[in-house]
Amino acid sequence: MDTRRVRPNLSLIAARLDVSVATVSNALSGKGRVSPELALKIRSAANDLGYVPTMAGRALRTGRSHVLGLVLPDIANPLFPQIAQAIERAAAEAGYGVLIADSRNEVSTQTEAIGRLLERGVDGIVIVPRRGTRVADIGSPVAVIDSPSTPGNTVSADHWQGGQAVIEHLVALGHRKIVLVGNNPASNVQNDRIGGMKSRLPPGTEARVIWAEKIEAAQGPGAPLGLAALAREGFTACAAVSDLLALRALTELLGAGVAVPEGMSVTGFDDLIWAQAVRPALTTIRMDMPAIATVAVGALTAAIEGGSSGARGPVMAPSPEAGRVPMRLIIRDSSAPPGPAIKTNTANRSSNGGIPE
Amino acid sequence: MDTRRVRPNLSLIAARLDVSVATVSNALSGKGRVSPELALKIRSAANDLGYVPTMAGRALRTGRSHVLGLVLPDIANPLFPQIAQAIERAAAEAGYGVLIADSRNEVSTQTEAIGRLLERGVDGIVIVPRRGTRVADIGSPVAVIDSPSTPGNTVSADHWQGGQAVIEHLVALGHRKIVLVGNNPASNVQNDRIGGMKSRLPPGTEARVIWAEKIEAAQGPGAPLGLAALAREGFTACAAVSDLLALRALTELLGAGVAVPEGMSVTGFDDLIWAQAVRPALTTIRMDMPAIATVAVGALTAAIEGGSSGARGPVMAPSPEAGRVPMRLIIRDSSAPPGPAIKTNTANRSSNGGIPE
DNA sequence: AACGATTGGTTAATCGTTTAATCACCCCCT
DNA sequence: AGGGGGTGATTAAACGATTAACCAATCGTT
Repeated sequence: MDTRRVRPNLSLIAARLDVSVATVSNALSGKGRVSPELALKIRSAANDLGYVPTMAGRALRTGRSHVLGLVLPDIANPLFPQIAQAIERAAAEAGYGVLIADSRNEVSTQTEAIGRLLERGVDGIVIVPRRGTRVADIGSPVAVIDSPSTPGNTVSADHWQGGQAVIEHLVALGHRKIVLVGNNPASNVQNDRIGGMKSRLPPGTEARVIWAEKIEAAQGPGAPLGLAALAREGFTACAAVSDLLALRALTELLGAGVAVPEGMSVTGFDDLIWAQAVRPALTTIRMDMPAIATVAVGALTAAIEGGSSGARGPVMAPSPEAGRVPMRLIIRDSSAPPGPAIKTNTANRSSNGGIPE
Repeated sequence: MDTRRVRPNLSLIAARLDVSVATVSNALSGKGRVSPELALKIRSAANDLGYVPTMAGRALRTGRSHVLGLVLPDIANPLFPQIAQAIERAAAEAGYGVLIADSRNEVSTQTEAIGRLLERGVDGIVIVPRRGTRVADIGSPVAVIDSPSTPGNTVSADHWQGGQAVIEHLVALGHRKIVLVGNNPASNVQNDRIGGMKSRLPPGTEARVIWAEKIEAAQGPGAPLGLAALAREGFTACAAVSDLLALRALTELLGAGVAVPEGMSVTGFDDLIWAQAVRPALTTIRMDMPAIATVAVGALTAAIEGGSSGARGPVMAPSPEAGRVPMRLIIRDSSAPPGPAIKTNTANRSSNGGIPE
C-alpha cells in the first residue's frame, strides 16, 4: 500500500466521472448550473477521493489567498497567547489561516514584517501596533487593535470602562485611599485604564498614581515600588494597569510583611495565566478577546470580500459600540474590604525567615 | 497619483524590456542562460518597478508554498511567545512564513489543526505535541519539539540536564533538604526535569517530590501545596519544574510568612516573563529557544528541499547532540544559602496585616 | 410547428511563475 | 566551406482552480 497517495485534483474527479473539470468545480462550489443528481455524484466522488482544493491554484486565479497576517509588537508580550488564539479561531471560522509576524518592538521591523506578509499574499492584516506608530495605507485592509482613544483603531477592549470597573469594585469594598500603578505614561492603553480609574473616584477618596518606569529611571532597574511605605501612609488598595505590575506589587508587599488582601488589596489587568496561580489569586479584569477577534476579523473579511470598494488601509468596526468591547471584572482573593485583619498572618514568622530553631 | 499601483509581474518587466518572461524569470533566479548585461538590466528594472514574485504562482508551479505550520498544544501556554517568536525568526531567515494553529489541548483538534495546515499547503510542520500524542506519517515533514526522551522527538531542550543544573546550584549553595515540585507526572518534560534533579542529589541530601495535580485532585482545586509546613520540617529549598509552579510556591511561602530566599529558596523553569517581575526575582533556567528553533526549522527545510527522498513524517536533527539543546541557569534573588536569616522580614508585620494602628 | 427561453453541460482562457525543449546565431576547427 | 559546440534567448507547456462564453438539448408558448 502506497502511503503517499497523490493529492487528487479537479481533473482526477472529472476523469473518474467522465465530465469536465468546469462541471466539477461548479458542482463543488454550487455556482454554475449542474443537475442536482450529477452534483450529488460529484460531491460524493470528491469525498471518496478525499479531495481538498489546492489553495495555490485557487489563490492564483481568484487573487485571494484566504490568509490573514497577524503582527504583534512586543518581543515577548504575555498577552500573545490570548490574542493569537482568539484571532486564529475567529479566522479559522471565517475560512482564513493566520500568518504570524513579530515586529520585535521596532518600527522598522514592523514595516518590514508587514512587507513580508504582503509579499506572501495575505488578504488582510490584523495588527497590534507598536506604541506610537500609526498604520497608513499599505495597499491592503488592516484591522488595528490598540485602544479606543487611538486614532484609526478598529476594535479593542474598553480600557477606560475596565478602569472604572476596578475602582467601583474597590470603592464598594470600602477603600478610600487607593494607589494607581502604571508602567509607562506614553501608552494609550495604560492611560485609558488610569483615566477610567480616576473618573470613578467618588468625593472623599484619595488616589495616588505611580509610574514604574519613572521610578526605575530614577532609582535604577528593579527598584522597589515603595508600596509598603504607602500602606503605612494609610493606602489600603493598589490597582495596577497590568497583571505583571500587580504581581510585582503583590510579591513586594508580601515580602515586606504586608498581608494581601488584609493589609492591602491588589488588582491587576488582563487576567494572564499567572493571575490564578499566585496566592492569593489575583482579582483582575479581562478583555473579551474572542469578541475583539471576531470584530477585527469580521471587519477585515468584510473589507476583503467587499471587493474593489474595500479599504486599502485601516478598516473600522461596523459600529462605534462594536469597536469598544467591554471588559469583565474577575474577583478572586486579592481584593477584600480594608481594615482590621480578617486572618492573621504572623504565625510561623520569626527573624530567621519563619523556620523554628 | 493613483496609490493602488498594480502589482508588477514578470510579463510587465518583460514587456518593458522587450524580452520574454522566461528570460526575466531566469535572470532573477539566476538559473537559465542570460547574458550578464541583460541580467543586470532586468534586475534593475525589477527593482525600479518594485517587483515581488507572487507566491501563488510560484507555489502552483513548484508545489512549494514556502510556508511552515506551527501547532501548539496548550490553550494558553505561556511559553508560546518564546516559541512562536523563535520559530518565526528562524523560518523567516530560511525564507519561510509561519502559519499558526492551535490544538486547544485536544487530540481531535490537534489532528484537525494539522489537517487545516496541510490543506493550506504548508511545506512542513513544527509541532509541540499534546501530552501523550505521537505524530505519525501525515504526508508532510514534521519537526517535533517535546523532550529528548520522547520517541520521534526532533529537537528540544535538554530538560534532564536542566534539572541537574538546578540541583547543582542549590547543593553548591549548601542545601541538603530539597522539595521537588511537579505538576503532572504524565508529562515527559516534567519527568525529565525531575529525573535530572534526582540524578544529581549527592549522598546525604534528601529530596521529596510533590505533584500539584495530585494534591488538587485530593484536596480540591487551588489547594495549598503545604510548603510552609515542609519548611518547618527543615526543607530549605524548593525546585519547581515550571515558573508557574515556582510562582505559586513563592507566593504561598511569602503569604505564610516564610521569607524567600532566607527561609526557603525557590527556583523555577523556563524563565517566563514574570520571573524577573516578582520580588525576589526568580532564579530559573531557560531553554535556548533560538537554537531549538534553528535546528527544527533546519531539519524541516532540509527534508523539504531534499525533494522526493524527504521524510513524510517526523524528521530528525542532524545529530543526537543537536537534538538536545542545553539549558542555561539564570541566577537571580530567589535562591541563596540556607540557614539563619540574612535579613529580617518581620518589620511592619502585625496582626492587622502590617498596618500600624 | 416554429421560435424563444431555460436547463445542463462543455470549451477555453486566465491567474503568475517555472522549466524543458527548441531555435538562431556566432565561433572555431578541420 | 561545412559541421560541431557553445551561447543567449524564445516558445510553449505545465501547475490547479475559476469563470465567461458558448453550445446542444429540451420545454413551453402562441
